[in-house]
Amino acid sequence: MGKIEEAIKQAQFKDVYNKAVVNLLYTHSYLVGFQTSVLKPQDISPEQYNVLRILRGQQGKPATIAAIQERMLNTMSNASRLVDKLKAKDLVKRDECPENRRKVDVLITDKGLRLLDLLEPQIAILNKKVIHLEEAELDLLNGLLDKLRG
Amino acid sequence: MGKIEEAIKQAQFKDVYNKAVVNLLYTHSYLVGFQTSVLKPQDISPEQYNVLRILRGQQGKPATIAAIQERMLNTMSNASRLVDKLKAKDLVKRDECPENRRKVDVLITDKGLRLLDLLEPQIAILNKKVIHLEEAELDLLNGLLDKLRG
DNA sequence: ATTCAATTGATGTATATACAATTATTGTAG
DNA sequence: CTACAATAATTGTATATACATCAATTGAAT
Repeated sequence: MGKIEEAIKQAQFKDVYNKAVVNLLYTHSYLVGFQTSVLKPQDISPEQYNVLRILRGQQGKPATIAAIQERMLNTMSNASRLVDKLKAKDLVKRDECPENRRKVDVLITDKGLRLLDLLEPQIAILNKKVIHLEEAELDLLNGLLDKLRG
Repeated sequence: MGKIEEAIKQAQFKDVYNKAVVNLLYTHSYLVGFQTSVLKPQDISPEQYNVLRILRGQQGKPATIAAIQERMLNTMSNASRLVDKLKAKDLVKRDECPENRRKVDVLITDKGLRLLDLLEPQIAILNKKVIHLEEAELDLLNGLLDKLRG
């Protein structure tokens, strides 16, 4: 695949900022495509997978919709409907919060935990296969991305 | 904002590959959010903006739907419907290709070119504001992303 | 020349995003 | 206590993605 200029057949960019943005968008699409190839056979989307991991990170404590939203990768999205979809598959359960009836308590189920146990090794293997960087380079990339956002 | 661990309130990652994927997805969302803030007042989406830039890159030569698709950042998407939306706004025109009636010739209009002239300086200013990296770091980032995809 | 395959684009469906608007509940000020 | 504001989640709408399928046109083989 190589350089971004070849990948999207664009001769040049206005400036290096623009090039970096395009490169990031393109790489994002590259990675999401691979992730989806693992998740789709289990009928789960990347976003649903993300929500499941957030819920497991709660270690048994329930999370409200707002708490899930806050931790999601896509900032202003719609955790409510994602939780709906996951509940329909028995991967999470959702109960009215007793001390505040505006809130809902969302918990991952055993079935949800088992699905994560199945998926995560597959994702890990795939990541190593399609990310052609060594650990030191990944550390560097992570540092640059953190700094980019300021 | 700082480190990705704080941004999404996750203590640690399984491995550095996983962390890099999450960091990329999160940074993607960060950047697209800002781009949208410039594009939305002109009633145009990031994807439509991308198609307009591809068409301008043709320098007067028409592009088929397949050619647009090939250059798009989101690989297997739907250029056909995006062109529809742009045509409804008179930003592109679409004609049946005379020598092969399966194909369509898509061209950017003067109105489309003027919109790009309006938007691009705004995007450039915004990019410099929200991307907290210097040019050397951006070169490094671009190199890492290119290498990541192999 | 006719048939069958390949190409090109359009369309249908499910999912998700980005907002705005709405509903229900809780908190607070007068 | 009542009215109003703030909070939490749901719902509605427009847009886009990811596929799969379909229709039309063209190319190729017999």
